Amino acid sequence: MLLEIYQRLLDSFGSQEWWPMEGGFEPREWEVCLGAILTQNTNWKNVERALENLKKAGKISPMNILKAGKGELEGLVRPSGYYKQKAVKLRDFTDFVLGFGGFRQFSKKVSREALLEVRGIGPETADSILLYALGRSCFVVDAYTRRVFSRLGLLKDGLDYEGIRRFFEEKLPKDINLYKEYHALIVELGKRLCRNKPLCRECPLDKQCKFRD
DNA sequence: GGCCAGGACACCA
DNA sequence: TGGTGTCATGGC
Repeated sequence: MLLEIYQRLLDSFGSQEWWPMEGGFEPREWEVCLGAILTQNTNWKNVERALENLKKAGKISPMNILKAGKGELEGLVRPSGYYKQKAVKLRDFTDFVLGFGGFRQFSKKVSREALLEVRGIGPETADSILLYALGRSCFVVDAYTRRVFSRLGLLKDGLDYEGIRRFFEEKLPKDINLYKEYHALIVELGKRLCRNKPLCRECPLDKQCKFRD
């Protein structure tokens, strides 16, 4: 069932290609981590502006994020919203990464549990970093995932984040690229849906939705 | 002018 | 454990 839904979404929307690994700051994975934090409850367009600001100011590397003044960092990430909180989060996360001795070591050694200990990194952000930046097989659950799959009647009521994550990970083959694409497709579908309305007629999942109008 | 976006966290009962 | 307020910019 989950694979069938995946195929429908892929056929309708095409490959989303989130975080292509070409171009951008090197290592590319570092920028992915920053984006995962900056995108919290925020439109992606605004995140791109913040990342662009960091690049232009030469403040995107781990060392330079730590060197940047508080006000300066806040100003650079301002377009992504919650800029005071996010400036702190970027600093704390950078500090955490450098504690491993550098990004490469962090990338090899960090555990999901350790990542969740960092202030400002919740389950979704941790899994986004693990999946999209570090290539680990963690399925990312977000508000859209809950909304869409609850409406499809596939998620039991009251399932928490871990419960929903297990649901997907147990029913899908452990395939990094499948996880990456699936989450991106769910977000794309979610963006097209109205918050409190049934799935629309144009929705590729229309026939499966128990709330079909 | 209101609603929402690729959440996390503190606080309360 | 579950509900609610807070943080904030920019697009539509």
